[in-house]
Amino acid sequence: MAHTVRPTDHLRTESLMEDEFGARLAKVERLRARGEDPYPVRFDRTHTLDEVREHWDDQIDPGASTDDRVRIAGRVMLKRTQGRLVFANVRDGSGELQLFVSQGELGADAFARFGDEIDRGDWVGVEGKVMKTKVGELSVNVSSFILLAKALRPLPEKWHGLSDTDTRYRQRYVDLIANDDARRVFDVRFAAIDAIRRFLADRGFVEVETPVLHAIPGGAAARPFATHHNALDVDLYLRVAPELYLKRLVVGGYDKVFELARVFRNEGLSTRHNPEFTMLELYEAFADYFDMMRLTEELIADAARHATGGTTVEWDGAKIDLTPPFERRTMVDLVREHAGVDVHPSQPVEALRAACDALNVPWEPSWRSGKLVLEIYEKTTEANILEPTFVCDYPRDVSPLARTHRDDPTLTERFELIVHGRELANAFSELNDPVEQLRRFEAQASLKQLGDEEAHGIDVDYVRALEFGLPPTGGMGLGVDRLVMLLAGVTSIREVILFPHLRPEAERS
RNA sequence: GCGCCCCUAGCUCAACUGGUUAGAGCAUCAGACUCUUAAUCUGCAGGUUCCGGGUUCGAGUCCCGGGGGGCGUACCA
Repeated sequence: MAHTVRPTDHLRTESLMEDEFGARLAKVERLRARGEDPYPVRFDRTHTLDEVREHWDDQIDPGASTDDRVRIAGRVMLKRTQGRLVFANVRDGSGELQLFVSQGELGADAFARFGDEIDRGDWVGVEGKVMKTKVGELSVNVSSFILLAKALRPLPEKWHGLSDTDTRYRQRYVDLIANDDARRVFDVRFAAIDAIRRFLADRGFVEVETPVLHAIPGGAAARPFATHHNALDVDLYLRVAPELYLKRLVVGGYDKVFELARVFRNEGLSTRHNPEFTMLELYEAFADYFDMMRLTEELIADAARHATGGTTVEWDGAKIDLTPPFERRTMVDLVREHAGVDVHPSQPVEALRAACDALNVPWEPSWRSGKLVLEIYEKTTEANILEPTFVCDYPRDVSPLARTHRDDPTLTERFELIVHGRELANAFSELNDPVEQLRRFEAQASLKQLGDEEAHGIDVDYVRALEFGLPPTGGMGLGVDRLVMLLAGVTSIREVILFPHLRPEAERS
């Protein structure tokens, strides 16, 4: 790869070649001709840019200089030339700082090289004394500099940034350089995830890793991505949920486990769906779904505080209060309130079909009572739940992994957390009776035979694990991307995923 | 999958109902300027108007097909 003068690049246009790209490439060659390396191997810095600011900002008067020398490095974000003086703003991972570059300090030769050869976008390392300009801007008075990496492509417009969504998602690196808000959103994401890890570690949870390649996709009703293992000659599936493996670990004696799991679902894309997304799943032995409610609301509030500084967020034009406790309502109550009908999975199928017809909710002949109730809830009620609400007690026949409700055999001890009409989390008192679990799997399998592609298959090893005894256990799954959307105040999941799924970029020869 | 909308210079945007040679700012390039903050000023250059067809005396603009994207919808425990 030595001395690739004109890198193959189908995105580059002739004009760019002649203008920015070519001009910058020429500068690289100029450096090489002088025996300098335009891509040196390393640079010793004494401070990050924020460390310089923290240490010196309130120590220097405007127009004054110190004798303190620092070596700093960063990307040139702006450059303002003023005769024999150049102001440049550089940025590193910690922050931004101004470079004060004068011919007097640098000497005529080096000063001319800085002006000619350092472009906006380049990485530079500099050494100099910490000072403040007459108007009080903390700066480093550059006495020597070195190009650390040449940027051949120009940065987007300095004021308007980059707004083309296609480019922002495909070339996220440019988005992150050019758009402060993109960085802010991902800072929220990383802070929230960090908070979740600490929160759970503080409560004795162990972070574990379970397989991504599954022989039997289970734990959620979703279409999987299929793949193939050549050496074993078996079909495998990317996981749609880590649930069944995590509960195997509880059987094995890890009584508080969690996984921040990338999961994959082969379904449509939307502002709330990406084919791969991040799910937090946790399991706690000896707990039930009421314990999961307390844990979930505290975990979300804690993540909100760490990522945003508070527990109220503004999202899609609404103020949302994430301060615990969240409301707890049953599904049938909420349907009564929003749709004005009394439905319950104990009612006969015919009555529930009539209720569907009255509410204009389409139904299918194969649906049983529980599915009909769920459908009525989803079509009439869910989108209207605005305040954070635990929607409790889902029908049994749509919840194959949840324990039957202690007071009602047609329901399960399951809740979903709904915020502003969107599902954030799903949890239950886990079904730990192996005989009943097998019956539920068999019911799912018959649905699958009737053509329901999302129904569970029978995972006999999972049943075997239950036969060794799963203690009473509460489990919860939370859509991390959706939580981040809420905390960051963005309405598209693509804004919170660094590299969201897009169609492959067209090749052009 | 379906519906609506969008795609113009490296970036951000213009171009009346179809009418000269598609404009501007930033960036680049050449020049002036030693305290700027999106620095300022002067000048040059920069275009396959996403791609391919069609209608027309004439297409960035209208029509057809394709590509990419956005939003909505469907699917999605």
